[in-house]
Amino acid sequence: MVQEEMRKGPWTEQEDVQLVFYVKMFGDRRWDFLAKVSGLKRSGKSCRLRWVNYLNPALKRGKMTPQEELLVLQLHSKYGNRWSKIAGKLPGRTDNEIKNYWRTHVRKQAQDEKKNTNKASVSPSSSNFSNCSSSSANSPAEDSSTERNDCVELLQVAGENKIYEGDEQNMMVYSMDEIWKEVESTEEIETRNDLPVMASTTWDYNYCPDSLWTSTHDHCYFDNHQDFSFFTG
DNA sequence: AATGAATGCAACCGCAGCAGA
DNA sequence: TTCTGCTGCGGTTGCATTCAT
Repeated sequence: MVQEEMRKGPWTEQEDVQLVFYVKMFGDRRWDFLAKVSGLKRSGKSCRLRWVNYLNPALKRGKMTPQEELLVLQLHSKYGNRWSKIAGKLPGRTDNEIKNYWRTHVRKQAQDEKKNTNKASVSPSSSNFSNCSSSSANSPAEDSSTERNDCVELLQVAGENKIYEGDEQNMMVYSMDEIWKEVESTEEIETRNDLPVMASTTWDYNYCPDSLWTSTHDHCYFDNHQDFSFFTG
């Protein structure tokens, strides 16, 4: 049998239109089937990826908001590199997007940190902030039953880019800079010890109840508000 | 204005888990 | 129970754009 040559690389607008049409017709399952019936010279895998990461109308476009950034931080400390899990808590964001975001920003942060370290030989990481992470023995993948047992309150004031932690007497406030430094320092530890990223138990996730969020991987798409006319011009 | 570096993002690859035959 | 195909996930790569010099 002659295997039909599969297309690779960037998708054309025409391919997008075609894929959207067939997903609308058959749903976003059975990607191999979809790839075949659509006539696209793409693998089912490729079609799925294109849909999930780009064409899905439920997706949010544009920069991450500070709230989202904070949430990613918190969730990463909880789940580690479980991007799909994290994406599930961020409606309209894909695992790929979050993964890219994380890599970019952690890398940037690491570079900034390096610069700072070169300037000042004294490490700033002796803050009480790093205490809480280094004292944590939980891995990000630790089961959630223990995750919520910490007797700390974790609140986020919208738009303020700070985490408020602790009880009324011992309230601590962390800026995003501190958070990033913490992330960076934990990553260094990970690199050195070949251990998973230590979850800061105090970064528990509890200001956004799960019920408020719907997974981007849930089977829901094409609500009536979607308008694809721009595809067809 | 040119060009090299840095950054952001889309897409691919390989693997694991799951479901159905 | 085993096999096979499909789906989803995480890691990685490569290209396009933006920025700095």
